[in-house]
Amino acid sequence: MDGLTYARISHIAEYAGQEVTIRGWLYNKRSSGKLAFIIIRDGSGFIQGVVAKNAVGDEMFELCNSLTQESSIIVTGTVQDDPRSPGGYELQVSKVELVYMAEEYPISLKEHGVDFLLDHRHLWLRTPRQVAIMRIRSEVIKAMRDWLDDHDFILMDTPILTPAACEGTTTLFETDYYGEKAYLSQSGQLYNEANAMALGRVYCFGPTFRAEKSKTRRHLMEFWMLEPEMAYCDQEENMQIQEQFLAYTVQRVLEKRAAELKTLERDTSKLEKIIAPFPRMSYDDAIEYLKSKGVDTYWGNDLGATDETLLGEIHEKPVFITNYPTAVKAFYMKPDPKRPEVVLCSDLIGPEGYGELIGSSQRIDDPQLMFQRIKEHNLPEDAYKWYIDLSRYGSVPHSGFGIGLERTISWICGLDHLREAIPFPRLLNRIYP
RNA sequence: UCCUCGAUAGCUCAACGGUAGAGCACCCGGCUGUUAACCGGGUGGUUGUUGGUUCGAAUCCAACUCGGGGAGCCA
Repeated sequence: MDGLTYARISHIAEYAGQEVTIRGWLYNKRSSGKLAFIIIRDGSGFIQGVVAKNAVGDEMFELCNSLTQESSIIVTGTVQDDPRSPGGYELQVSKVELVYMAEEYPISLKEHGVDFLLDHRHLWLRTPRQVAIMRIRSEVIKAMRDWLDDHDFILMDTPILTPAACEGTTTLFETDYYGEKAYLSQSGQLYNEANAMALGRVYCFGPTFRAEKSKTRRHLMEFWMLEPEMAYCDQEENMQIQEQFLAYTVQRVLEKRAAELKTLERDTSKLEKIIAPFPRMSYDDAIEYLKSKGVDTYWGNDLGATDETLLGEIHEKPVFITNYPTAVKAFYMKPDPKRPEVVLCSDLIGPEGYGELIGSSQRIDDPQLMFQRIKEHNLPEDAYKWYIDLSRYGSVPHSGFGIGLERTISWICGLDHLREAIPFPRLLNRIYP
């Protein structure tokens, strides 16, 4: 290719002193009469190109001055280390080739409002902050999957189109399935239990859908959830797996995405403390603690968002809140044999006000009780026949958990809203772009 | 569904009953080390919609539309 060496900006240090060609876009430019600074981005990073008029000639210098924000350009130059440059390197430009002159770009480099940015999410994604978040998102997913794959879990995805609700029909997106009603999955868990009985340790990872009218920084209508499920596993082992798994994920991001965390100005000292084991607190103690803090609550009341924030502030690590009242939890959770009014479950509450990151429980393994619970919850028996079968044919103690990807990313990145943690957030009454 | 805040130039905001303005973006000019560069000039508005109060409404009132934050519920 014309003897040119194409370089990715993320690997620019490997080309110090050499002439390379970068293919990207103009992020920003500054210029004086005879010297222009063009900041080039190529998706992998940002680098400043220095264009001297007497080095490139009048015509090319004029081109640089006329470039609009986000114009696509191919830039050739010599890589030089320079302490004045944020990335440590800059490019002494010898040639700039215009691929396409961009129209006036809507997103200037000044501040913008949320509504405007969300309407331009397709362009907002190009900015350094969003790029950093997306790179961390990718690393979080890879770290989570690596940990599970290294611990004998098998990826076994569950359907998105489902005939009935996992936990009730009030918050489901309904769609038409050849004349029958179908629903977008709100959890892969029940199918995951079938998978676990087949493969032992499994996980599913995919989008889930909740048609809740929730309009808060902690909610998306479409979010990604990773749900491991383990046969022959009780709730104690379940929690140990969660803390190992999550601590590994956080430490992996600290190790591999330090530059991105710096871009986000994340206080990484808080993340460095996220190592197993995590503190635990029973629901009973949580209620007493909340009362002592002046919260108007009582035993049997579910924990609300402000309750979770208070509980999450006690420790610097995520905290397990264990053994909630049976009445406030899902039908499939196994009651504590010594104390049936509570279930063998835990919610993992993140620190710094990030709320519930993980919901988990040991599942009912007794077919009689399962049948009874389904009737109590007025769930359609026909639709759940296959699920009841799981406890009829070789039932075993089994447990699992679901972790919200965007909430985890939000916490690791220190975001103040989930909408930045996913490329195209689906929010209440907002499905564009 | 409820509570609460908001809507003025392409963007971020000011003007709070009396001539709609600034910064940025954009256009023109200047500048050889800029870091959201800077300096000078210029273009740019039916103040979300409808109605009301008033001599006069961006400003006060009502309804509606759209959006932000939160509650409930959840990950």
